[in-house]
Amino acid sequence: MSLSHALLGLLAASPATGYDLAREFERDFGRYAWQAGHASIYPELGKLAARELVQVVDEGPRGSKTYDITPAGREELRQWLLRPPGSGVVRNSHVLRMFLIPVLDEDDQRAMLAAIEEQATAAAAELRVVLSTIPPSDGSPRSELGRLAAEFGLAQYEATRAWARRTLDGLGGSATRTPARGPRASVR
Amino acid sequence: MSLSHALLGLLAASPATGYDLAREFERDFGRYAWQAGHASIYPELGKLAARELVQVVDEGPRGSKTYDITPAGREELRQWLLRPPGSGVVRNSHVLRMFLIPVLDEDDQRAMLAAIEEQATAAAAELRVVLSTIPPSDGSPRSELGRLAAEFGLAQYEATRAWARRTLDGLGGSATRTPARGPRASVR
DNA sequence: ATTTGCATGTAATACGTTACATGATTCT
DNA sequence: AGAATCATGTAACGTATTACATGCAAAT
Repeated sequence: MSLSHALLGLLAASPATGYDLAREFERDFGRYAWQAGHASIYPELGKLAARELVQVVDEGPRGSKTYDITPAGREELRQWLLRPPGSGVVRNSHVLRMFLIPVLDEDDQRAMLAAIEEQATAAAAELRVVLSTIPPSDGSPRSELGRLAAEFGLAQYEATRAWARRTLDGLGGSATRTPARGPRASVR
Repeated sequence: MSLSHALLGLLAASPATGYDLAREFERDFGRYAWQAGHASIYPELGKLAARELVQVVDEGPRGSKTYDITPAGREELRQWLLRPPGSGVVRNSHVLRMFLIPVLDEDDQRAMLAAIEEQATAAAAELRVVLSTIPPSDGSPRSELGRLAAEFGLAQYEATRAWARRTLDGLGGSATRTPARGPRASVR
């Protein structure tokens, strides 16, 4: 279960409230790596605190609790990160959609690939803007986290964009050219 | 919930038993797109059959049931694929690990990035072999599914490899050079 | 004064994983 | 004969999502 490690990782970068963490999961972090809603975060923080991997270091205005990682938590996180990956959880509905493109007829395939290319291009452009606002290396692990995430995301979007383009080109130029395969119905 | 769509997609490519589908989820499909075990697949096939999106088209030797997608299922799948993505489930423990690299000290970062580069290189090489065994376009949607998956995976691994290399270079060449940041302990 | 954002929590339901359980067929 | 693989299923447990529920603080 990786939610606990995602939380430990974010807290290792800097202390935060459950609310702060929930917002991180809505940004780049949740967009590429791990999603979670506040309804799983709060109970999980409680469990991590019970295991003494995190602790409450401050209580603020609206009953807010700021958590920080403990040395034990940092060690647990380090072990998990350095442990050779092997099997991990992978569940990505966007990628799933891409993989299923061949079951559509050619017009639909073209439409989907064009949409993917467009989105990947837009997302990459957006990330370039994000990256330009982060100082190249200000040393804080929290900004490093964001920068690494953005750089990785950019690389993935670029790769996706190029793949969509290539696949689209492989289908032939227009909706009327290059049937290349019999009509869908005849395939099965 | 995307498991149902993953099943519809695989069945749209060709009819299969629950067992067959479970094996697909252990291969490339589960490696990049969506994981599922047989214990979720069998009940889900039952539900899809009840909604008449799939149907049993053959019963074989060991009480095996071969499922196929129905026209209604195909339409549901098409709608899901063409619907503009917006929000989707993303949960990838490998990517999570990459995002958390900055919380490690520099030696650990280097070790992790080197391991990622190595694995991405090995995985890309493996996929190139897989791709060379698939005929460029034999027309069957099932083999197209596999080819697209492999091509996408290859693009992602290449991007990951390059990103790991760049990030590693950005840290400085060796374990003894370019501290660039104060010791971990002083950061917080 | 009202709206927006901060901030936390629980309950019901749905979904997924692991373990348990069974048995037929094929290969060696 | 025995092992490996095919093939399906359920039960218990753990995890996640959605909806419900509350209230303070800051901004307009």
